[in-house]
Amino acid sequence: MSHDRMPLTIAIVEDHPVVVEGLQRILINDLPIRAIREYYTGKDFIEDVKRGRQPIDVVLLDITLPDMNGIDLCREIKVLLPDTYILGFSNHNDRSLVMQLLANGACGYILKNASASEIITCILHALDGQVAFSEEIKRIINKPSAQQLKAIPPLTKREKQILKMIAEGKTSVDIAKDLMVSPFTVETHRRNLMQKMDVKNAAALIRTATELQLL
Amino acid sequence: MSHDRMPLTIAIVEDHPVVVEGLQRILINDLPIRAIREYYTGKDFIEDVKRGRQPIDVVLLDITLPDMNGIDLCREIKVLLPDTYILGFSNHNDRSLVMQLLANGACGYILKNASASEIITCILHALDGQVAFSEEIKRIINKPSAQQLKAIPPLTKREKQILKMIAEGKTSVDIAKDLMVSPFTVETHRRNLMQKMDVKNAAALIRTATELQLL
DNA sequence: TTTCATATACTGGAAAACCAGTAGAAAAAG
DNA sequence: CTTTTTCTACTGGTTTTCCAGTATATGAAA
Repeated sequence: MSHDRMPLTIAIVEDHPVVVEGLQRILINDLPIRAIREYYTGKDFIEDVKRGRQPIDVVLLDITLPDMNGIDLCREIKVLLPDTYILGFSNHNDRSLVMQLLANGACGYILKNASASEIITCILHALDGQVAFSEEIKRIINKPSAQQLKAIPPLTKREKQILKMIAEGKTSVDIAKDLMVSPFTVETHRRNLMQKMDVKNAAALIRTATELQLL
Repeated sequence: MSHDRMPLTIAIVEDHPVVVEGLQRILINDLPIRAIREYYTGKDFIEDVKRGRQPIDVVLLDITLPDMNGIDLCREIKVLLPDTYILGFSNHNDRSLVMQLLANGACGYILKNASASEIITCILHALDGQVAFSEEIKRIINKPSAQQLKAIPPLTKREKQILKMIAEGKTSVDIAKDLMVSPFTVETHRRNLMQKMDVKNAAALIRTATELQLL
């Protein structure tokens, strides 16, 4: 699709005025802009959206806002404006945060250290329906940390099976019935799982297992 | 970066011969190919990688393999070949599956219904360090299902706080001490959380909360 | 000001999990 | 064939969670 397009309406949800100023200048210089709307809080933005003003093409969304976190806001925006492209725009370079934002409806993420041209390129990619990341985020996503990959202890086949059933909310008695073993056996497997994951209870076990993509 | 590049080595991990045949033809027609290696199981692929043959530029990875699931394989490949680009190549169009593959080191995903040109474009994007999806996957990622967005029950501020602490593995007594309230209060919050999420225990609560990106 | 939602706290009890230990059979690996 | 790993199962006990109910104070919304 051509990059010539109708003038854009872009919303900036960001609580640092100097950042807003800089973004405005970059956007105006390099994109066909109809309007740029600035919001310092999530609440302000949501209220404005609910007033039903003209559509927003792109939202540049900080993760850290004074009144709510950007991930919750992202999900809420996506409900209200399903066709709007949301790009994270933040200092946070934590991989799981980026993935969380994507999981909540964003289609890209730009670190605040990105150059003007990177920012514009990401917005254009987003408008083309691409998933759009600034360069450093691409590197972060393509190379999961060594710690993240190595931290996974080896689980036996039976342990994995029991882990999944625990995550489904089944009690040890339930699991014992399903697998036709003694509840004592299930309890031993649970204990072994908790030792391998270095946790003390089922809640932490499931949290850790989910983080390690074992479920 | 130019798309003229050194001849590529591409691995196809796929158990349907007709799919492998079709992929081969597409790749040979449109890319500078040094070698195409075919594997029908994850184990075959891992063994070959461990023999230390020449590097692989791109892996096209089915999710459903006879001997293991593609997500586990993806993670294992990424440990062994950190600089190789892995693209999912599957019939599964479930959004969470795509996100899981990305979380495990893949840099893209192609549905099997993609055209030849889409496949080539994705591979070229991946080689450029882009996150690369075929068109339908882009649509799926950009529009989380209404069900997925709406299913999240509203949690109060205190509930969210207690949910996080439960996920950290803290007992109700621990949480009560930290928040300077009665353990009975924490127990009531837990019960309310479980009712809202329609679960019966902490393991299922944490699993569900993670799926809903509340943690 | 009133109503509703949230947060707090308790009773009495049962169920489940966690703890630390021990131990043997079967399967897998060397 | 031997050794190691996995899976199985139990004892005795404590801690924690889950259950269903009730109730009041405070804050927020109408």
